[in-house]
Amino acid sequence: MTDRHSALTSLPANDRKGATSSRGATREQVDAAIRTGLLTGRFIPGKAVTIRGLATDLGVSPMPVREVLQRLAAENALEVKSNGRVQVPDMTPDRFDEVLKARLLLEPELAERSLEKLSKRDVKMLTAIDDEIDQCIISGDAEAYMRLNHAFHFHVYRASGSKVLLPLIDSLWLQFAPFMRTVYGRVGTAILVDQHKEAIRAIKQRDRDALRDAIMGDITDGMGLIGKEILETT
Amino acid sequence: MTDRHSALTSLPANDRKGATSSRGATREQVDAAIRTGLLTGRFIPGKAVTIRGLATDLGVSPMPVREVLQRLAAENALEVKSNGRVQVPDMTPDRFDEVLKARLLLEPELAERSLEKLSKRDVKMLTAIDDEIDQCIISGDAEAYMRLNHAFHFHVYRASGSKVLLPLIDSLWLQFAPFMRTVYGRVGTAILVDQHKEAIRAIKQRDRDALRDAIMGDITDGMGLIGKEILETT
DNA sequence: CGTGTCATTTTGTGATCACAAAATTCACTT
DNA sequence: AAGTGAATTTTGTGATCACAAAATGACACG
Repeated sequence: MTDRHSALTSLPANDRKGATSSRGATREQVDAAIRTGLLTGRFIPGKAVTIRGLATDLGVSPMPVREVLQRLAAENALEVKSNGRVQVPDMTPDRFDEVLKARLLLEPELAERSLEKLSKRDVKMLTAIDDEIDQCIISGDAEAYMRLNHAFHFHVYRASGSKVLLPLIDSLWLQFAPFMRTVYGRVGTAILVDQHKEAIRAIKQRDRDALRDAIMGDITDGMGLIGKEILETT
Repeated sequence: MTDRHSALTSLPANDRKGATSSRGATREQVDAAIRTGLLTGRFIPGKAVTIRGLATDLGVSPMPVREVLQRLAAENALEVKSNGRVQVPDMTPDRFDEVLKARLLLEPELAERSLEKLSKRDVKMLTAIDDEIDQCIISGDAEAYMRLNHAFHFHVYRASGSKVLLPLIDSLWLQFAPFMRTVYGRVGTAILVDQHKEAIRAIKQRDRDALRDAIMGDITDGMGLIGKEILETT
């Protein structure tokens, strides 16, 4: 068996001709692979992550993995323990509370900044994503749900062209995503509710306050209700 | 001549016995060295930073420097260009605006969270730091001013025990510090004003709103007034 | 004197190695 | 059979190497 411990599809294999072989291409691919792995919940909190393991999983040398792990550790998406071991951080009530607070402070602000930049084409795109999300909730596909929910929010946020707030929010998502995945694993996706439709309407009407409210509502719907009690009953 | 391009004191030389030789000790030292270098403005925005250069400056192999540079790039303290070259990002009006906004959102919040944890001993420490700051303003020592101003704010923030908001704020400081250094280089430190004394008073009186106001005032005093016009007149 | 071209040097990247610390396995004792 | 010790494997770290891309400098030509 060549498969190691867990889930990460091998890299595009660097197969035939070129692809985009520029400076640091391998590192970028490794970064993207691990990052989406974290955002879709394919890494379990508390579980150790080894450099050589990921390297062989992805079919590359340990070198780019080392650098990517450092990057993700700097974003608090991973935790380097004193022994040098790297793992997905465990969620604690305090951490959860802070992430929730930070999201509520930053995301509405960035959404508002995106508002003027969002075109009709973006609205169409967001509607399409939201439709897919609804299907995922019905079908119970947690991983696809997480991927699409991320796509929805960041399609809005990216429109702002932000170089400061966006990376901060990026860091936050990387921190809570693995935990949320375990939540969905327990309670299922049926209970999920969001305010994406309210957000889309607010964007259409160019209503800043309505957009802020929708984003804040969406965050509290997604995190505020569920997470707390899970953490407390563990 | 062994000295390379610029300012970074060689590492404690790994001199006599041990110090704290644990896992990743070298990397931590390199990280601390570059980080404080950025926070005190010893790196000039736009100036390229080379791995081998820093490595020889610090007397270590390129290896730990590579990892640290990736970490700092992940925090947006450094910028990796498409050629792979690493440099201190240039400040732009947009970036400046975003950093200011983010600081105003996050720092008062974390200060408030720190309030209950701050003891009389902390107040004494903060007062001592603020006294030193006043001297720096008079003597015009910009580098010491930046170091102490950072020490003041983060002594407050660290008391909160935050694991989420604190790293975000850390990232923000790393982003604007190198630029502010160039500002002080132009206009001097005489014009500097802060609201540290108001903050200390608020801490003493356990006044949450007053502390928020002091922190916000301090931020706008330090950044809001100066930075904008500098950027626009360039 | 400016400009484009070519050779040289520098730089980042990925890979591999050697080593020590840590974790794991396993045999042995009680 | 359970606990304990040593032996073995795994892992992170720092260093070095080879290579290609990029930057730098020299130099010839207009």
